[in-house]
Order: sequence, then C-alpha cells, then structure tokens
Amino acid sequence: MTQKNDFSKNRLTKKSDNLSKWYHEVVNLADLATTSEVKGSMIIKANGYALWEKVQQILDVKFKEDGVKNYYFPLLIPYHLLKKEKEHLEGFSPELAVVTYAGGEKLKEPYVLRPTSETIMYRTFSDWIQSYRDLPLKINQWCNVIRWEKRTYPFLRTTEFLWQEGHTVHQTEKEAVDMALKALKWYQWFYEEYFALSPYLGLKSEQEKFAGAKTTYGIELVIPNGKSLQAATTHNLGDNFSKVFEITFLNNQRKKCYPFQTSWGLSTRSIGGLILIHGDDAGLILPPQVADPQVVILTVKGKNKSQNNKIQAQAEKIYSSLKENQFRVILDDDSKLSLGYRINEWEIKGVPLRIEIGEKEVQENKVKFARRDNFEKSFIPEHKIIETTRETLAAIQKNLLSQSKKIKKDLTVNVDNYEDFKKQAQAKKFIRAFWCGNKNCEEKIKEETKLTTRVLEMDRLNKKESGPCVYCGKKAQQKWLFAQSY
RNA sequence: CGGGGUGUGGCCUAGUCUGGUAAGGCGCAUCGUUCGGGACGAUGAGAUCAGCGGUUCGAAUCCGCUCACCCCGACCA
Repeated sequence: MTQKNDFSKNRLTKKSDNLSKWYHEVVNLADLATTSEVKGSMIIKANGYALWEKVQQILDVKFKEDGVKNYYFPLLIPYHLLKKEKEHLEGFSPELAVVTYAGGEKLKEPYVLRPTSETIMYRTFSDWIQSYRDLPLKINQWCNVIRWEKRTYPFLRTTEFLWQEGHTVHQTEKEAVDMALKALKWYQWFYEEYFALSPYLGLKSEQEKFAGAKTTYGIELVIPNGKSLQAATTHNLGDNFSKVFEITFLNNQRKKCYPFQTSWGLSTRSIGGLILIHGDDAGLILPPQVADPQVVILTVKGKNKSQNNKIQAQAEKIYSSLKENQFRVILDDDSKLSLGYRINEWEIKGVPLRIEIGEKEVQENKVKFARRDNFEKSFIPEHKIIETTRETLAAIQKNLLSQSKKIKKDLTVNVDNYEDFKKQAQAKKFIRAFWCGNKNCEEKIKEETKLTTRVLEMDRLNKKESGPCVYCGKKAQQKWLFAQSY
C-alpha cells in the first residue's frame, strides 16, 4: 500500500530485477491478499483464499483416508499448560501473544493465543487415553495460530496464519516415526501433484528441530533467489509430551506405558512458495490442479452486431460444454475493456489456459488456445476442445513441476571444502556437503555464510558415506543440505 | 527488537524545504466512438492529507508522540 510503485498502468516489476518487490506487486495485483490495520496480519482476499480452500480440500481427504478425524480446540491456552514442556515453552516464548485482561478485569491466569496446540490438546489426551485399545489416536484441526514474528511478509511469515495441525498418539515409537514419515510423504505428494513444486525433504538438525520434538522432518522449497522456504514439518515427539502431560495407557500385558506422539503442519505459507516459484514477469501462474478458474474464455468483439451475437453464442456454448466436463471455467465477455487489457488481467491472475473466440474462430469453427506457462498459442477445432483442454492443462501442470525441478537442480551444488562452500554460499546456492553433526560447526557456518542446515535428505538418511566435515575436517557420516532460510 | 525509508480519494504520485485552506494520472459512473496484446473524447462522483496532541490568525506543510507498511540486520515454525 505504501510502496512507491506506479501501478497506474499495472506494469509489473521484473521478477529477476527485484524478487521482493515483484512478489508484493503480484500479491496485490492478482488480488490474493492485502495488508490490514493489524501489524503483520494480512487480509486474505477471495483469490488467495480460494487457493487455501483447495489446500484444505485436497489434504483433508488424504488425512481422513488414513483415519484422521477433525477436531477443534480452543484458541486460548492457559499459561500453565504451555509451561509444562520446557523446551517447547522456551522455543515459543519470544513470539507469544498473551491475554491478560478479559471480561472487564485482570485475569488471575493469563491465556496464550495458541502458537500451536500441542499443550492444550495433550492435556486432554491424558483423559481420553487409558488403554492400548484407544490407540492410535489421530486428530487434525484446521485453524489459525498466532506467532509474534519480528519481521513479517505476506503469506510467507505473518503474525496470524492459517494451517492444519495433525496430532497422533501411538503405542510404539516406531509407529510414531512411521506416522511422521507418512505425513511427510503426504506433504510431498501434495506439493508435487497439486502445487507442481519439487521440494527437498528430510531430517532436520538438532538446532533446527521443533521445540519439544525428538526429531523433525521438513519439506523445503527452493526459491529462485537461492533461499530455502520451510514449507511443512512433521515431528516425532517421542514420549516427551506424554510424560509431561501424564498421558498413559495400559498395554495388553497390563503394564502402564507412555505413548509416543507426532504432530505435523502445513500453513498458508505454502501459497507464498507457490507464488514465488511459479510466477513470471507477467504475474502469477497457477498450476491447473489448484487453479480456479483453470480456463478463461475471452470473446473478441467482431465487426458488427450479428457477428457479435454469433461470437457470444459460440462462447457460451463452449463455456457450457467445458463446465459439463468438470472444468473450472469462466467466461469473460466484457465488451467495454480492450482485449489487451483483459488478457493482461487474466495473466496477472495466473489462469493456466486462455481460450479466445472471435470472428475468425467462429467462421472457421475453431478456437484459439493460449497457455499461461509458456505463452504458446494454437488453434483448436471445435470438436477437439474438451480433449485438448484436458491435455493442455495436464501439460501445463507437468511443465510447471519440471520447471520447479530444474530450479532445484540448477541451484544445488556439491561441495567438499570450505573455500568452495563460502564461494557457493555467496552465489546463493543450496549446498550439499559433509557435516560432522557438531553444533559448533553448524553455528560457525551460519555466522560466516548465513547458511544453515536445511535437511539431511531422505534418500541419504541410510546411505553409508564418509568424508571430512566441510568445516572442521573431522570424520562425517552424512552429507547435509545447507541453504539460507527464507 | 536495532538501523534506514515511507504514509496525500480505491491505486500510483505531485505539493512539505520556504505555512495561506488540496493537484495530476490510473481506476470508477454516464454517453459516444473504438476493440485480434494494456484505446479515446466529453461529463461526473470520490480526500476531515495515517492517527492524536502542540505552535500559529491560519497546518498536508513546523514540533512532539503513536500506529502501520517497505528495505537491511538480529530472531523465528
């Protein structure tokens, strides 16, 4: 709102010139979100919220197929609950918003606006779980959370954000680990199949893991500027929380046991990654799987009224048949705005496929297809429209994913000495290098290069490797992926 | 939270230094001419100049405080 950009002609900043400026402009012009009166909190507008609804629809089905049930827990968490798990409290303390005054008086005990719901949920789990027959317990909630971040950014880091948080309880740690890995796979599936984004996934280091977790797995997206966006996490909580919240069950040997837990979440931040990776100089590009609309039909005005009637009729006919075939389609027959203006508007909004119908098309019984991802244009005979639409949308989806893979590949390098490491860090690369696992090395690397460990990639977890730590030279077993975090 | 910058109709800005009662473009409304990649003319609506307080005959402009946003850093899923 306060940027000094000339939007008067709606000319976008080039993505490659200034990614941050471009990003803000796209969020604005594509009508995804706008700033609000509340510090760090945005108003998500219809176009942005539609994307979030898609995320919800897709993941919700996946969760339920696995027996996860949706619940809703209170926004307000009594402070004493949050205090119970020490690491958890320490991790979240700096970013808590606390209610101390309500109902006209000062509260005896303050409430915390949930930054995440482990504590309030697990307090209750202890009442719900008595027997091994009560396990596994698998619940999820779609909600908002509050984290008072110092520096905010639309979608990518907002004070209040929307997410889902899954929480499960298991008899054995193995089950819990499997669950955390399963959730990680769901997220990977979601990003690849729907958002057409190819992430890195793997284990987080001790430093980077969730406050209170035993191990954390993460999904990391490769942003074209060389930064890494943590796009979802799943946690094996071990029995850390069950011990603190006294969640116990009797196993079939009548022995009292502490169960093992997981939690996992994906937030509106995912939409930020989508914008940053797929967008181009003309604006947003939405993958057909989540785009709404997927197709826009544009009428091109003809020379006279009778021509226009024909064009209109033809456009409506094609609109109906696409709709009948379950495509998300919109008809833009606004005759007041110029064609160029309308085209640009739909491009900024990222609609994957544009179909144009004018005099020429009506006469020759065909339509013009224009792809948003590569601007390719072609003429399609009327009887092939449905089939070609299906193919084209699939092709766009596929192309976007392969572009994301290419970005990932191009920005990742393997490095085996610290001189190189520093050079590649300067060049804003994702770096794969041996690290001994020592916290000191990790901290020094961060100080000197700004890079942190992102993940130990899944496919390297069980790989037998050996080499000198890129920092201290001591023997290391695994190559970690380093990058600057967003 | 530290450093820097910004805030003027829905949007982008000029005006602020040097105080005199808000200007332009975009968008919007109506009409007409246009229309195959961001058209044009005419007419019109729309602003207590981020908020609060102060100085002054008079404040968008000077002073103080507050709030929000942007950039860089620290912190953080």
